Amino acid sequence: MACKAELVVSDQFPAGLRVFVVDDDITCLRILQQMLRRCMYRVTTCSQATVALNLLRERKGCFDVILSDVHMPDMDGFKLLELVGLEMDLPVIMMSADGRTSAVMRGIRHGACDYLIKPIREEELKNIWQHVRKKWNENKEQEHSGSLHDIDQHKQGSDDTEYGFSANEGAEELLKTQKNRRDAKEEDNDELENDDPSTAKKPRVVWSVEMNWKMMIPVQQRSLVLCDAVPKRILELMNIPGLTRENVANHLQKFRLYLKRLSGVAQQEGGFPNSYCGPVEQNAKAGTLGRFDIRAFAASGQIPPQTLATLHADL
DNA sequence: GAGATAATAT
DNA sequence: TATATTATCT
Repeated sequence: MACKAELVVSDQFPAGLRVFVVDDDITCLRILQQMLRRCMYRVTTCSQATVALNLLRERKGCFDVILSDVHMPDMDGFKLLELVGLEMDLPVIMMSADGRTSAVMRGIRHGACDYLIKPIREEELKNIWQHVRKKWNENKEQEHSGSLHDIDQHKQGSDDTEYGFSANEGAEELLKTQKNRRDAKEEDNDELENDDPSTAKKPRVVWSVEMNWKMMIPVQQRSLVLCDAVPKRILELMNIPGLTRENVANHLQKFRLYLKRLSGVAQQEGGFPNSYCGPVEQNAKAGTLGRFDIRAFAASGQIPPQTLATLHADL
């Protein structure tokens, strides 16, 4: 019953992205629908979480991304998020008027890939396609019964859909590929001392937004339970194939640098992110990471401008 | 400037 | 010795 996957990524923008929106507020739903349509997305709306869940179960593979409100009468948005995460491989973006960091982190902890604070601007919706991707797990030839993947390496219809997953690994390449589809005139010259095939080249790790989020989760929770937001542990919790402890450590370093910079600019703002905590921190009372945001950090990289520059509603 | 790798520190 | 943190290189 699952419908045929039809997502086709044109060379410019993923028009036609199938977005499933869940919100008990009809007005809100309408507005979102309009905005999403203006973004050229295909929109399906639903005002009841329970119904939404059924619909999703019934039509696996019919949507590319889910946009769900947090507060709903029949079912908590987090519950929906949880179930979706459990049963299907779809990116879920939470929406709420509650922009407190704790609320956002809660969403992320539950597995949301992004968190939009209402009112939501169209610009923010334009970028949700970036959350659409194949799961990180490099499914190595292992066909799991049950759910079938969809948005895959198929380029039906339209022209160039450069979805080449050659050797996978990064998987994050997807985004990159789309962006840098500039001429690939690489013949290259110069001495290319190929190493032996056995020692494959070093795939450069691209820290996607999701990965940043994932890294932040343990970092945040450090204040709650586990007291070891260290590279090794974080790596385990992130559970991303191929990622190494070094990768995490290095990224953590960058993150700290980023925070340092931030603190410098924002003259000891009331609350300051002491959450990433290096070694034993005396004031281990994190929890309130004032107003730093991972999005800005993550966004400072590959992903375009306003991608997730959404959380700035804290003021 | 991001990420890898080498150098130190614990 | 292993892992964390910092410095340097690509």
